[in-house]
Amino acid sequence: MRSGDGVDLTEAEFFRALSASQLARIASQVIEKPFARGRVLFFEGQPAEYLWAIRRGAVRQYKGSADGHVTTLEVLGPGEIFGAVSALEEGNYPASAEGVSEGVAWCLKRNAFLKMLAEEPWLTVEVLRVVSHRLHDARERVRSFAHDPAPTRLAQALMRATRDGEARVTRRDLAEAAGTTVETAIRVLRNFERDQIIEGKVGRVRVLDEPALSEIAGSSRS
Amino acid sequence: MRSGDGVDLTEAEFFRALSASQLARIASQVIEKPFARGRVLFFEGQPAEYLWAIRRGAVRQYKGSADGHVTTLEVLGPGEIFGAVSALEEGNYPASAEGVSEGVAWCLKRNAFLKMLAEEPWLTVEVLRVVSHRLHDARERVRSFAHDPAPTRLAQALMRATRDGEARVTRRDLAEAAGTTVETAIRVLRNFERDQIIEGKVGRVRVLDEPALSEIAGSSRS
DNA sequence: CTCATCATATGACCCGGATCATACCTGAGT
DNA sequence: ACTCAGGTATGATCCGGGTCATATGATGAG
Repeated sequence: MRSGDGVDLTEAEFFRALSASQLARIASQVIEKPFARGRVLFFEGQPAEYLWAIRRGAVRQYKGSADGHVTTLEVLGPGEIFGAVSALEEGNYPASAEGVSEGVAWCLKRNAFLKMLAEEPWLTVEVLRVVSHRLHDARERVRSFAHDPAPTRLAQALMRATRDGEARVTRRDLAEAAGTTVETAIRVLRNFERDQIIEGKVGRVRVLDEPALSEIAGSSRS
Repeated sequence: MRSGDGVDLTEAEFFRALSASQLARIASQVIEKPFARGRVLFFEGQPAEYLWAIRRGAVRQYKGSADGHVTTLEVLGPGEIFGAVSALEEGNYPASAEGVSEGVAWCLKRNAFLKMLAEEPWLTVEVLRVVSHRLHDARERVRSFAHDPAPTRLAQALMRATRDGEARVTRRDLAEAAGTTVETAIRVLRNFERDQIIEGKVGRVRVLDEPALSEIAGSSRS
């Protein structure tokens, strides 16, 4: 909506570690791709062509299952990079990516990215930092998905999606992030609403009682 | 059992990327810690003191939940490193580690590890490679835990644990790796046994029909 | 050899949540 | 204004699998 919403390339993960001269050199090779809500940036299994970074808006990475279920792995916002690992290694995206809102992404050709890393190996530390953090998150989610009940996982997903007390997500978005169904997401959110914890609207959720939500997200409930 | 079971330091992740001179220099700082089955190497939340590598045997990383459930995140074998991310970053282990079998681990002090990385930044690529692979696995497990039924997850856990047609694991081990309960693991494995897919013993499982098991592990079952 | 401990095994029960069906609401496009 | 797709809502039903109880077989320590 408001246009000053995004970040500068110098603030983005990886790029912010570049010196001014390096950045100047690489900036010309970075192209911008606007995307709409729901627009797929790449599909799982496609050869990794770019390193991506988000200038404005949000992108989710997700995986589909054989039975038609979709699971959101992570939702990324301005300044966050993705596709780095695949660009670095095997050459195939391990998950699909699509716009959660409209926005703009930066793309850096795989080769340019690799060349930069070869020239300045310590830049790898920056990438490693990002990947490490994602690994930490993914593991925590494995633990949560292993035993936590749906309300707990939905509370977590809701909290992750909340900015300034409000989350711009549909019940389906939350269901796919929490590994459950739309119907369950709706029912659970209605209960939260009954308990004055949230206020539900179409396409968004307002958090009224953040501590209570946090309590539910923190597992171990009766 | 047989003593030639382990690997050499030059074959271990990270260390194998070192030059002969670097290895010689660091080898004196690497200490060996034998461990028994079930012996905890470190607990979640403790300050990360070492970079670990496995010389012989197997180690699992796991997380506990408030409700007492334990979830195995990954099982590592000879040559594989762990604790690297925590040694590199925050300074706290994000998960606990314990011996799955008896064995021997190498430990390199955090500072020595960081010093080596600072001297030879491209070594970070080696670490990044490892972490990337773990991230890929963790995400796939998030997807699986989100929707796959218990038999599918148990088949996956069983296949991961199998070496040469046999897995040296208890039903509890499999349950914790698959995010289910011991009772369910037992029942499901009994069904596999009824279907001539496996042969169950105490503390180990022999795989008779690997294709059938693979089929079940591949999600989408009726 | 004996005992304590853990692994395996099985039945009974129940509940969370998936599935299926249906309906209303809301916003965007023609 | 009308239509239509997607979001929200709710009930009915069913079942996978968690929980509890109990029993026996294997194993290692003393």
